Amino acid sequence: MPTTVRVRFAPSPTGALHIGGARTAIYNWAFARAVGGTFILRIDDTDADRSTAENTAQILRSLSWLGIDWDEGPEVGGPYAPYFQTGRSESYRRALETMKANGTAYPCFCSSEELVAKREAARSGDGPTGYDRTCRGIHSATAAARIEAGEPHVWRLAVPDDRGDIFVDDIVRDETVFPASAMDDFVLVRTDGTPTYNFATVVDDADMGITHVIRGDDHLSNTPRQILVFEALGHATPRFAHLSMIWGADGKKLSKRHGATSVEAFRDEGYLPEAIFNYVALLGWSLDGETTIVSRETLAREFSLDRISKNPAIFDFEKLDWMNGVYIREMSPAELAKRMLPWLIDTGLTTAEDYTSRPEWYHSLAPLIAERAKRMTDIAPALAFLFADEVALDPASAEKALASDEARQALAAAANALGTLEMWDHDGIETALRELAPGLGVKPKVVFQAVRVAVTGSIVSPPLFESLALLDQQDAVGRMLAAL
RNA sequence: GGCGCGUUCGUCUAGCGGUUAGGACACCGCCCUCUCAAGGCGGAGAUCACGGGUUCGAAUCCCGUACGCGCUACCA
Repeated sequence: MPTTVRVRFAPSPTGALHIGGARTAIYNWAFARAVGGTFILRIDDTDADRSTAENTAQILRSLSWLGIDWDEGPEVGGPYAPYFQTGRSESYRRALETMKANGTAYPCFCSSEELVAKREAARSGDGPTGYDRTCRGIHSATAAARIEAGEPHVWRLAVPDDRGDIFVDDIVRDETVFPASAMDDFVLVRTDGTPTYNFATVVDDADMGITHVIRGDDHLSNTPRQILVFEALGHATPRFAHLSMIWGADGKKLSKRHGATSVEAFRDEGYLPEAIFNYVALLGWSLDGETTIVSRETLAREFSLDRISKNPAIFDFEKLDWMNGVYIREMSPAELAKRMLPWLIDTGLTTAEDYTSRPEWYHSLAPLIAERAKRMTDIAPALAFLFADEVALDPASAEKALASDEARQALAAAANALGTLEMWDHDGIETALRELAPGLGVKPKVVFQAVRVAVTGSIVSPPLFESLALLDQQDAVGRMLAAL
């Protein structure tokens, strides 16, 4: 590649980072990493009313949580600082001067009411509905006088009369053509002097030397307008890659009704950043059509824009759950123990001090839960019995495994055998319990299930012998006697 | 209304003129097994939105139609 790649993710801080934005960020990041380019984070906060510092902070937090780092942007700085549009007004002012000077921008004095009325009228007919260019005919001296007199005005782009159809070089959709007739003289600078999105984003992309614009599909129709601005500024047009949307199961916009939408909400629901990263990356991109587990490192190495799919995707929470489980199982016991700790603490099962005092015990918890947890939120409930002094028996479980006479005899025998057991470990416990069955005339399973319910409270639990071994012997036997 | 984009198993996708249309999740069955899982094996599931072309041959190329979505703002 002749010039080095520079891409940017430019969220507007009008809300949290949601899953679609996360994917856009991931693709920009991965593309930059894969081709040795530069990834820039820019905050597009031209909408002063809806942008907040808290949203900005949350977006940065979410990106970091996902493992996305940026080469230029907030907190890290860079040669084109500031990376907030509200701090770049001088740049927009200069760009407007350039356009005034070369005749590609002109003042418009039409009121909003007039414009709305015209638009309504135009839309009832057929044909384009763009601005009718009323003010384009005003002589420059007259316009200057009106501005001097303090008349409110906006600045509009003057679409060149001789500009033919506009071709958008889109890597995802191939070349798409927008008829010149559909281009209207849109607003560049508002009455209050602030730039509109279509102006500010182009000025910044030009200033920052952006070579590839990778963003949501909703901007595709804005692209020809932006190309006109690049041209008016005398700047080369970047290449584009427009990503299709991510929808909820009903084909509608992903909303809270479907479950989590913001990255932080997914985190709170027990999803791992590597799982979210992997799942979202594969919603619209594929390595080879076969591989489903793709690490950050792999994506940063293998990502390519030409394998982005064109069609919109429906977010499948079940597949995400599966993938999250894959990542949970992949962790080493020590790693899982460390990462499940906050969840154990939050649910009041333990404290950081207890973990520090006996890390090995916590490490040995990991294998018990790893292959039966889909989300981090599944862990605390499943392990709670290991932390309590006594457990409440689930009635349905007790009915199944403790109600019969043979079950009660089995439990009594088990309590007796385990109470005097000398080797309180997995093998010792298993042997002791298995040996009871023949004498009682029942299957080993009857013994196991009775003990399981008495000790864990439920007929469904982590593996019995490991669980017992992790409990204090007298505590375990006490629970069995209590259940009789 | 105008302009643009999209359409392969329920879902995510592979496919880029000749394949029994492949994989993954979910689903079903069997195996393993101290419960639940995890894992292994197997199964069912796609007339490639529809209709016309082009071609010896089309999911793949072209043109329509339908449906969905986006833009059409002094939102981004």
